Amino acid sequence: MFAYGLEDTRAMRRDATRARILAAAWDLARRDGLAAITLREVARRVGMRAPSLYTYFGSKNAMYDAMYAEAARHLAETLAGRPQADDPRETLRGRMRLFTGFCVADPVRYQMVFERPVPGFEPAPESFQITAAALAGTRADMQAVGVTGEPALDMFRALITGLVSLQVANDPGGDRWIGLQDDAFDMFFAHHADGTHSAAQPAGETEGTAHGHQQPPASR
Amino acid sequence: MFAYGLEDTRAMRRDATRARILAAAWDLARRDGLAAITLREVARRVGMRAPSLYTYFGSKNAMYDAMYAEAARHLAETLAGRPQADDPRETLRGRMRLFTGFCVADPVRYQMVFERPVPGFEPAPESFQITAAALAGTRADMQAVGVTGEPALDMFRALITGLVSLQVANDPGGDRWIGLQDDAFDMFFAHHADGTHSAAQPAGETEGTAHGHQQPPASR
DNA sequence: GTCTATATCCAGATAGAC
DNA sequence: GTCTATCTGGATATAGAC
Repeated sequence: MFAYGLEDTRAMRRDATRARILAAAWDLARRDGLAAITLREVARRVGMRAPSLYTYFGSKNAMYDAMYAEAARHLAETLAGRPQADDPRETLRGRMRLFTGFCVADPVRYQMVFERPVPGFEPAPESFQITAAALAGTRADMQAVGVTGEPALDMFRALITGLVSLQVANDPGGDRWIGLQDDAFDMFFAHHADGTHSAAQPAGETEGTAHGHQQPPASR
Repeated sequence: MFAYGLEDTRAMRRDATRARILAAAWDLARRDGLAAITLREVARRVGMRAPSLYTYFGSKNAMYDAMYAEAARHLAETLAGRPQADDPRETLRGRMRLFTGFCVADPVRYQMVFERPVPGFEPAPESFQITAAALAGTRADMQAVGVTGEPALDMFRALITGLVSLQVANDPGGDRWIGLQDDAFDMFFAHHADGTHSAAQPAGETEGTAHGHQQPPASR
């Protein structure tokens, strides 16, 4: 790309090592949980000692941040692959499937993006933005279907969240809850069709209680 | 109760101190999270030093166990207060309200009962049984309404779980999601009325995938 | 029962040789 | 860039004086 080929190679090697370290960290997190990661063990898995990691990450939290950014990027890429169907409702259904697929494919990654699994660690705002932007599309898709109002969106989010969290917690690797997603989707739209229902509650009012929280949560 | 009044008094004092310690632990957990509790800080809050706690609890995990048992007992007492309405559907609605009320009233207590918030700690089976028994009633209530089949129950659980978890995570102290519970309830029964829907999926088959997990989860 | 003192362990992070 | 050695700090848990 640039004139300095050698430095390019060095940067690439450095990035490759960073990626190896992150991969080891994810492996360890999948085994012991995100909070249980130790730098010593991560280092051991890439054939280093702990202090060497500080060449690649300024602190343990910086490593968590890189992991978060990686997971958020995965989510964005996943949702970008959404199939644009003719029927807007099927488009939304496709988004739902991609989302639930992302969540159950790697519960630890899901946890990293949507929960606060590491006490004392909060993702940097930049990485956080990736998630928010990737998920803003859901609102647009729902409006395209004719379902408006924050309560309806909140209900939809609750339904999907419940299916995913019970799936991951109680039947990891199975499909006990995730297999209900299409049924849940139909149930939701039978109730919210044509905006007949969402008009019952004025959106503005409940929206007022929705903001101004103590901390930016991992919204979906 | 017994003839030994003095020993009774001693036992009562001991229980009172245990209760003081647990109360301090809950306070601390509400501030810093369950996993972040340290014996030093708990002891400090009851005017002791850390080693003195070992007089009352054999280990830190024993203290967690006592906290879990306390929370499970609270849940059982809460659900026992369920109002028995004439309409079985309203009975179930009452149970739902009591359950969600329990969850949002004290998110940390909710977390203790339904998640695994402390790495390395699992509640003793005896305490675990309290929770399971208290929640078995939901299935009975649903059958009384005429909704049968595990998928329908799973769907109901997902709906309630989603509302509660988004409420606790994104709007603690508010009612953004919990205020939708009656609407969710109606939506669910519009879709599952008269068993017309639950018959579509044979209950036995999906039930087969529901058991035999790697660890007893905190089912709801 | 409560204390001080301490054993034991393990974490994240830094200094400086090579 | 990687290492050894170490600092600093905190945790659970135990021993034994009072």
